[in-house]
Amino acid sequence: MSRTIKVLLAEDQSMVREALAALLGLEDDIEVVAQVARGDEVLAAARAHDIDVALLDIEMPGMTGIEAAARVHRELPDVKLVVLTTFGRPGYLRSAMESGADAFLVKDAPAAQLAEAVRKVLAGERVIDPTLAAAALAEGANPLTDREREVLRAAEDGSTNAELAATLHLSQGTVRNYLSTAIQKLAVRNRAEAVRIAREKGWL
Amino acid sequence: MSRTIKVLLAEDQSMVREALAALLGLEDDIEVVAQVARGDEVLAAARAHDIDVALLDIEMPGMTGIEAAARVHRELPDVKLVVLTTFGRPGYLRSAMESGADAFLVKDAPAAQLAEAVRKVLAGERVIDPTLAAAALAEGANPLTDREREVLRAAEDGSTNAELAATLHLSQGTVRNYLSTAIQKLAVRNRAEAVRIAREKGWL
DNA sequence: GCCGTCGTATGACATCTGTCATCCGGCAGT
DNA sequence: ACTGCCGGATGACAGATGTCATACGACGGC
Repeated sequence: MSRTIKVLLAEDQSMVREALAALLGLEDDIEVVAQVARGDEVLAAARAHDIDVALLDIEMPGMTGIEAAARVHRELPDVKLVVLTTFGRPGYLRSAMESGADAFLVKDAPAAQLAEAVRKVLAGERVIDPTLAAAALAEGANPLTDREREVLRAAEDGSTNAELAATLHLSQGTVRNYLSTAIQKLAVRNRAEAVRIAREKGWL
Repeated sequence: MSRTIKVLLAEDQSMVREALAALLGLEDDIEVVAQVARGDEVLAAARAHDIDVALLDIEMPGMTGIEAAARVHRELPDVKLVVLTTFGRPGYLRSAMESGADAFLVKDAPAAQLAEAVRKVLAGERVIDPTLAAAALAEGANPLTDREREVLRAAEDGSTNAELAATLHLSQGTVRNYLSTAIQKLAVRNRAEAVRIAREKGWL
């Protein structure tokens, strides 16, 4: 091993972020050289520190870790990307991979896998939970169209059709049509269930 | 300081749990003597290890950290309780305090506060974020009755009135009445919003 | 050029949801 | 004893939601 592996850590909850840094700090071949709390600070920090690996939480303010991964991948293609998330949603895995991630870890995996993953991606390997990979493949692609997704997302907070129509600049009937088709595609019985299922699968 | 402070750590996500353990391990006066991943394992572990402080995440399978805190407080009144959570919901703070917690921390507070809180509670102090305390007081108590809360909780996944009636052994009309009063108490316009608001305030 | 899909829209219809008035029994305060 | 509140229920009504048929223009593939 030539020199220490330089890692950027992106995670919005400071306590968790600093704890993960402490964990990685226990490994002598790994060094956390930068920490950020927002998705939209990732790229700048990555540029500023000449890092080897970026460790990105998905759920962050400003920009998701997946979006941040895509940008880093485009701008700094040599940086390896490890995506970390609370929720093992197959759709997340799919989009993380499409964004150029090299590893996908869920936070309820054993802590040892974190340092492991960092070393493996640097060696050119990809790290993916096999169970999750199977789930992602079994589930198939997102059946929702762009508009259906938008309407579902807007409907999440309990807005009425009239409000949805206003915010999305659509007619009320159109909103109902989209929700109706989404409900049918997801094989559920109302918008609330549709939102829940789509979220669970990582389709929103 | 006579001897090291013995801590029990309860948190369901292994990566976070072990990272927090690593963080606390850096302090020489603190020792993590037990770790559990489920709320319903807390009491037994606390009994088995003669601990000084229990550090409890709220969101856990089996039993919430708040419920676990209440049990430990009843059975082992000398154990100090630190409740840790992702969500700074005023209602959580309120119920944590009612369950006998000595400290209430949100995960996006600086990591240093964790060890700090452990030492402070052992010294007999209480540790509460002042902003959150103010919010909890300003918000007033939970206006929902037991049944209203139950129905709202059951309605979260998008079940229809008929399904709710079946699972709760109520008539459909009664379900609608409870939802209607809950909707009015929360000053919102439908069940979805009611669920969202009640969750946000920590009233479910 | 034709076909399928998407985005958008309308109208009609059936069903679900939310509101309200009203009722009952039980139980806690005063 | 009286008053309120809670849990539970019914019936009636208005409005919101979900379904379906149908339509049109744009665009992509074959």
